[in-house]
Amino acid sequence: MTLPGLRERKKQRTREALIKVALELFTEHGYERTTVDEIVDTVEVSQRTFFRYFSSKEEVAFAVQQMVEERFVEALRRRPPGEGPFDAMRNAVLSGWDTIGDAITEVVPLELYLRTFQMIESTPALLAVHLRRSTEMEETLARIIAEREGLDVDVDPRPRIAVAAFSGVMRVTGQMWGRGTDQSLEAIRALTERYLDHLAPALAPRWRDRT
Amino acid sequence: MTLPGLRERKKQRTREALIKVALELFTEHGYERTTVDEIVDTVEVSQRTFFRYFSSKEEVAFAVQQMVEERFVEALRRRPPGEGPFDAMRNAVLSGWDTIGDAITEVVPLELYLRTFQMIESTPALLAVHLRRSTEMEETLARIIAEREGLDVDVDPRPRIAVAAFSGVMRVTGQMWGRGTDQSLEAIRALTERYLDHLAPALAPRWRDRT
DNA sequence: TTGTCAATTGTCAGTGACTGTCACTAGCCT
DNA sequence: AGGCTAGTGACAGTCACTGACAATTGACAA
Repeated sequence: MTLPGLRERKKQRTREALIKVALELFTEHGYERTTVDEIVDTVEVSQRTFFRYFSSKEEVAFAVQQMVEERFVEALRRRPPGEGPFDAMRNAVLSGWDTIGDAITEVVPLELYLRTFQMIESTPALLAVHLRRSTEMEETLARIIAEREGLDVDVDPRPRIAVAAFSGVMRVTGQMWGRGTDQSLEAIRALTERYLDHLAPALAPRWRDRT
Repeated sequence: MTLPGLRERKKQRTREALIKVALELFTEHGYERTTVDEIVDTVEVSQRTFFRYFSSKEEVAFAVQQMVEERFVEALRRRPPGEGPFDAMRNAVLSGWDTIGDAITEVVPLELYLRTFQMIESTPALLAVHLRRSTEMEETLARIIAEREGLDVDVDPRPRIAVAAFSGVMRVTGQMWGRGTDQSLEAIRALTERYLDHLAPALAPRWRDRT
């Protein structure tokens, strides 16, 4: 296992430069008003090269997000088998928020990532892609849960249902965080905890009995 | 209240022709492989006219879906106030499936609609838009629920959370229906009922105790 | 019935995302 | 050093979509 050659390092630098410049332009001028040409002119590569690294203009907007998601999946895989499905997902998310900051900073400033996330939530075209990506992750999560519980995901619908409900709440969390004023990592962590606690009571037949 | 003039009727016919031809071409050759030019050539209008009726190629794919959703929202509004939030949504959906068939048939054959739905689920670009549209509807639903319960949707997160969980399950239902073999209205109704029944138990701390 | 107005449509020219092709450059490896 | 090949750039083309303006055609009053 030698360190990667010059060629490989060059590729990595080009890729990171494209991501960084793209996110800066997107968050500064807006996604739709930024053209791919502007990005590649700044980085000084051809448009063709951009599309060799990213299959679409949308994809580059999710490059960092992608990393965060992979981390969450790993965290879920590592939860002790004793935990029930819902607790495992909940704890995976909550423990994830604690360490995610450092991992992001290695690629782009944390603040740029947070602004990117808000941009995604507020740009219809990106929001759509974000949601589709989420459902793809749900499939992964459902399979992990099914495996933990020793179930067949194609027979027992409960893993998918639990994951769908869980993800729905997580999505609302992200939405509310984006709309709020406190745009910090701590804020999103607190919201996550609070909203997940509300889920079970929200399904009760009547709400008026207790708050 | 006079009947609409010739001009209005012509517009309606053009619109319906565009929808019908588009859905037929989409389901037959695939969404991506169908160009807007093919659609407008068949209907014999200019491309510019197409984009005056539909803001994008995607939008025409959701024209019928749009109608179905409006119906569901109306059904929810009509649920008796005595029902709890979850029961109201559940019953609105289930009662909706019973009458939706006729409403669809007035625009396109039911079978074409069902095939369109599957095409949406299996075409990434359309699935993304579908999911975004769903979240827009969730906002509407949350407001209705909040109103029914006398809550402020901006203060109490429970309406959004309940709707998010409910919608998550509905989405999985649609997905599973699309993948299955029984592509009938009855099948989707049965799945809906079955999956919603699974939601509350799926959130229980442990699953092994009971099925 | 006819002429005028306004709504609707078509034509045309352009932009921007994305793709296939092919020549060229530059690490890599012997 | 020199051949091999991964990666890049240049170029031409497709397709979704938009603005501007001209042409057409219902609607409606004189």
